[in-house]
Formats: sequence, C-alpha cells, structure tokens
Amino acid sequence: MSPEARPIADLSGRRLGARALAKRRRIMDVTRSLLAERGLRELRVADIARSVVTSPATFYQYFSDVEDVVLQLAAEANEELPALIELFEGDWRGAEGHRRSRDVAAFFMAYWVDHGPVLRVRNLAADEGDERFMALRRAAMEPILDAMVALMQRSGSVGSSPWIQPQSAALAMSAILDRLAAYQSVVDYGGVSSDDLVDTSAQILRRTLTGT
Amino acid sequence: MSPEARPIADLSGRRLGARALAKRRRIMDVTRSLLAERGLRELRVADIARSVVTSPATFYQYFSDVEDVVLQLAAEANEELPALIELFEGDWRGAEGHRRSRDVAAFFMAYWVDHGPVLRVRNLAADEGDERFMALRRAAMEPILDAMVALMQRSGSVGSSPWIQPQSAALAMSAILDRLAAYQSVVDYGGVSSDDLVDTSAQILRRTLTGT
DNA sequence: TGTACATCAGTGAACGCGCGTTCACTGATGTAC
DNA sequence: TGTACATCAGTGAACGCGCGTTCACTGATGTAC
Repeated sequence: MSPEARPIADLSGRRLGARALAKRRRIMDVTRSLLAERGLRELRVADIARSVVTSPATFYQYFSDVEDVVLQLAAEANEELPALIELFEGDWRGAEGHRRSRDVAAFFMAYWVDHGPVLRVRNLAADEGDERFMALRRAAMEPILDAMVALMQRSGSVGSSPWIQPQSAALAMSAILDRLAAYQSVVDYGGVSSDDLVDTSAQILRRTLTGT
Repeated sequence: MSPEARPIADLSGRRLGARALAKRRRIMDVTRSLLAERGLRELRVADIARSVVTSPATFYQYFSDVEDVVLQLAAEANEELPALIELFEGDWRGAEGHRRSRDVAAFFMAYWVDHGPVLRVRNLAADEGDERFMALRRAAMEPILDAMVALMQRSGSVGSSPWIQPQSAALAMSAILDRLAAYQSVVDYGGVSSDDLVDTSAQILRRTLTGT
C-alpha cells in the first residue's frame, strides 16, 4: 500500500504532509541502520533522536517507542513478499523447477541480507509471544505456506509418504529459507559457500514440494 | 563438566564454597524464568536481584552483566547435546532409521521447549555478531553437523544429486530442527499438530540424510 | 499579489525516576592449635 | 572442646548518570479572499 492509498498519520491521528513524512522516514531509516550496527538491546529512543539530529520529542510525534518503529519496518519488509509468491506458481517440473527453486532460495538469501536485523527482532518478539509481531509474521508466512501447499498438491507429492503432511513440510521449508542467510556466517563450516547453501536448499525445497 | 572438574569461581577468581555455589545457581535459575516470562529487553540486573531477594551487589559478585548469565545458561544447555549425537550413529536403514529420525526430531522439540528463551537470545546475539555467543553456538552445532555429514557419507546419499552438498544439507536440517518448537505456535496453520510437525520433519531429515 | 489566519511540524528544556555500579562494612563459616 | 584468627559470602546505602517522557512554545507552511 502506498502512502496515498493509506495516508500515514502521527500518533494523534493527524494526517502528515510531505515534510513530516520525510522526517518519519528518516527516523525509520536511522533506526534500521542503528539496529544493524548495534543490537536491539542497545537501541534507545535517545540514540535514535541523536542520530537523526532532532529532539526526542519529535520521535514521539510519530512512534510510541523503539519497538513501534521496528514494527513499521517489519511491515514494510512484508510488502516485498508478493514478488516471491509468483515463483511458486506455474510449472515446477524439469529444468523450470530447478530454476524456480533456485530463485526462491536466492530471494530469501537476499531478503534476509537486506532485512535481517529487523526480521530477527520480529522473530524474537514473535517467539516471545508479542501479539503484534506474531500477526506480522503470520501475515508474511501464510501466503508463502499456502503457495507451497498448493504446489505440493498440484504436483502430486502429497501422499507420496504417509508421514509427510503438507502444511508441516511447508513450515519446515520456511525454516530452511529463513535461516539461509544466518548460516552463511556459521560458514567456514567445512568450507560451505553461500552458493552451496543456496543450491542445496533449493534442491531440498524442490524435492520436498514436488516429491521427485 | 562437573563443578568438581572445573571449579566455578567468582569474578575475582576466588573458588566458591557450597553456599556461594547455591546463590549463583539461584541467580541463574531466576534469570532463566524471568527471561521466559518477560523478554530479554525487559530484563535488568535490578530485576534479577529483586527476584532473588538479594542485593544487586551480590549479583555482581558472580556475573558481570545480564548477558553473562545468559551465556552461562547457554553453556549449560550445550551439555545436554552429547545424548543427541548417539542417535545419529548406527543404522539408519528401514524401521530403525524411522525410529532414529523421529527421536532426533522429538529431542529437538523437547530441547527447545525447555531452553527456548535462552537459545533464542543466544541465536539473536550470535546473529548480531557477538563472538561469545557465536562460539557457543558453533560448539553446539559442529558435532551435530559432523554427525549428519558422516551419516550421509555412510549411507551413500552423497552425490545422489549433484546439487546437494552434505555440509549445506546438514545446515538446512539444523534449521528445520531449530525452528520446530517455534513453529508449533504458528500452529492453527491448517490444523498442524505438534506430532505432524515432528513426524514430517523426521521424514525430511531421514530422506535427506540417507538419500532414500 | 498581498495579507491574515489556521494548521502543521519541530524542539528546548525540564522533570523525575530507576538503573548500574561500587564501597565499606557485617555476619557466617572454616581452620589451627 | 574451646578459642582466635582468616577467609568467605552477602549486603545496605549511596552516587551519579542518562533515559523516557512531556509541556509550552516557536517557526514553517498552507489557504482564503
């Protein structure tokens, strides 16, 4: 959704002009980069205000606390996901299937390299039971899981083993894809390269979803 | 390692008597449960001291900060892992293989239910680049990854596909197992039960490691 | 085009609180003889 | 068994700092006529 379609408001509900929108944007960008360089634990409203070179009072005009900013950043990250869904549609047989599975894995790798700091906080908060972050993660995951399940059904892989249950398999595949970027840095392990990781994950994904 | 083998000392290096050991233990236990009920972000030295009903000064006798306690807790969690390694050894063909893969998945589910709050913090900190937590995670993962790779080699699954590289496949399997408990609560998704999740993950694990 | 007014946007400065941290001390336990 | 001394363990109280948060205000921008 673009700002035109759903006008962004400040915390008192007032619609924002161009100047305010830019300030809000800047606060979000700065939060993102501070989150990347220090951890969540070291991130305070005062730090953000200092980095933006503004007063803390300005921060509170747009966000209620640090988590609120991260929440908005996570919502933005969600907006990139529709492009991914298309990859699951269409033919996954043969060379086409290899290509698509590879694209999916590569997408996730890039997505996490880009949004890792924000997604990590989202996942931690969701795992700890924060409802707002759980909703956001659910919104991100459900279409992907659905697309995977649909593919399994289409390709007849469902029922190929009595123990494989499509929704669970989709969750398992999500797990692999979500950790792809993280394990890139566990690297040195046996000399795995980022490409190996992507190729192998793609292969496991393709096999699991198409049953071949 | 037992306390006898490697006597635990306070921060000034003094060996601890029974009374001190008990206090230290209590601080760790309280930290663990506070971590489970609130998040890491809401966890302060003052909170811990209050819960233990002691002075903050006592806390500092044993730990340098909150993260230090979590680090010790994560180290303890590592001590439970050798039991897991055995499951990878031996025969993974036929019914035996089904049983072993199921046991591995069930082990991880239980392990994360037990140590989830600590392991989540460990992973976040490691992902954010904290070296101490990275070392701890590596120590936990390496034996498991090695056992998986050995199994793949033994069972001849290596080379079954030119795209599957054993170290990468082992990392992918770790990802599934590490997220098992987390996705239990994404549940409601298509009515997946905890058992489905374990069974399906076990199946994917077995197939990937044995190539059947 | 100019002027007056309304609303938007930003902030300086202040407040109080609670946290992290330490010091100097007391009380508990162990050990030597 | 008793006494003296050494070490271990625990803590009350205090300090200062920096954070979160808000208020009352100023300046910037938009709009009507």
